[in-house]
Amino acid sequence: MTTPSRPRLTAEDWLMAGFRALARSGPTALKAEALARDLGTTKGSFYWHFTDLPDYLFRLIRLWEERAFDAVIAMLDPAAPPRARLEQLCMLAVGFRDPSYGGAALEPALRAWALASADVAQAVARMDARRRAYLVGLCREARVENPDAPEALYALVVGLETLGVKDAHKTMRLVLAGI
Amino acid sequence: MTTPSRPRLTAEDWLMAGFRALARSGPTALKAEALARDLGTTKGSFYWHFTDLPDYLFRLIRLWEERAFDAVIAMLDPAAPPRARLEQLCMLAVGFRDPSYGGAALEPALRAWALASADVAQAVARMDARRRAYLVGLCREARVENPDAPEALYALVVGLETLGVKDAHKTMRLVLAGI
DNA sequence: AATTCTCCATACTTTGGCGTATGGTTTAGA
DNA sequence: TCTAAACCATACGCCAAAGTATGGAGAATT
Repeated sequence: MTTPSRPRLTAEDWLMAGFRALARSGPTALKAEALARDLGTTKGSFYWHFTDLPDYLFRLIRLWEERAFDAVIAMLDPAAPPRARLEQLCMLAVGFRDPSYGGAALEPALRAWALASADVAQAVARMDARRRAYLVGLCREARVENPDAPEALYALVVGLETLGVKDAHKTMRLVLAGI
Repeated sequence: MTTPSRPRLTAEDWLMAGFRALARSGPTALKAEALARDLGTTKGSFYWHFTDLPDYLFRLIRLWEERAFDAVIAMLDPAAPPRARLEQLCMLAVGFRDPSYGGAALEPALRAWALASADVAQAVARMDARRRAYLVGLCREARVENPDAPEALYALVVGLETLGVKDAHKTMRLVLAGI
């Protein structure tokens, strides 16, 4: 399923499988044996790479926290004017989905997970704060005067991905035109 | 904790406790013994009112599906002009939270639960369809021309409640002004 | 007052998934 | 080739929570 000829796995393979499972079936799918079935192996490998399940989950959150922000920001054109960069960011946020991370359903699943785990809740809160701060700065640069605009844009993105809207670009454009 | 002198419980008491637990701790909190502790009783009562856990969960979803739509619509002023009714609905949607149902966190928890249960996913999808249909009709009546406006409003509401934004009215107003 | 029905408590069995122990197999290096 | 390390498979003990069986306490009916 993963690599036909070489079933040797690394810790990152397990973590990526975790993201996929999370996106597909929610946090209840983050179990050692279920993930092992997905990867075509057994628990033995899991407990080799990770001391226990909390360790695995912790590293899963940390990996998301390290990458989910920069991965999108890095795709922005730094030469573009602020307003263009703002619109570009919004479009990316509702469109960009690295399938290896589980696609569009990952973040809703993460927020779902946050309901049951304080650690995850804090990680999500940190990520929200980072993104909001960046959005506020970008809106200021782009001379978007209304102080509620960043919150509106962010909430819209979160809502669109929570609902799993297919062509969210059009919806995004409508709101962008209004602020 | 619930009723000091008369600890006799009804099925609805159990269901309401389920909504509260769902909103507070997510779908993983929907366990017979945990709910029993919340209500100051034991599993014996649970398995008297419900045949098993799937039965309980099914009735929980059904109760939500029966009430979550009408409860909001009933608060609208039927005499108000369409545009006013539209704005009223949006404000209600981000503000109205019946605490007996678990407050603002219930719907995010339900969507979280939908990731793990096909039944819940279908119920949420039906609810989304109903609401969207109503929104589309209301937008048409209110002469809101842009066909993406209903989707934008709905996604914004979902995003605001997913993020748990405190004073979402201001954000809502900003977007309403732009469409 | 006696009986029946409704509702709850307790003890038990069962199951799923975690974590451990231990041995086997592959790979890298000397 | 031999050895050691890295990696995985299997079998087991353990615990939390589901579901069951059975009895008991109150309320309602006669």
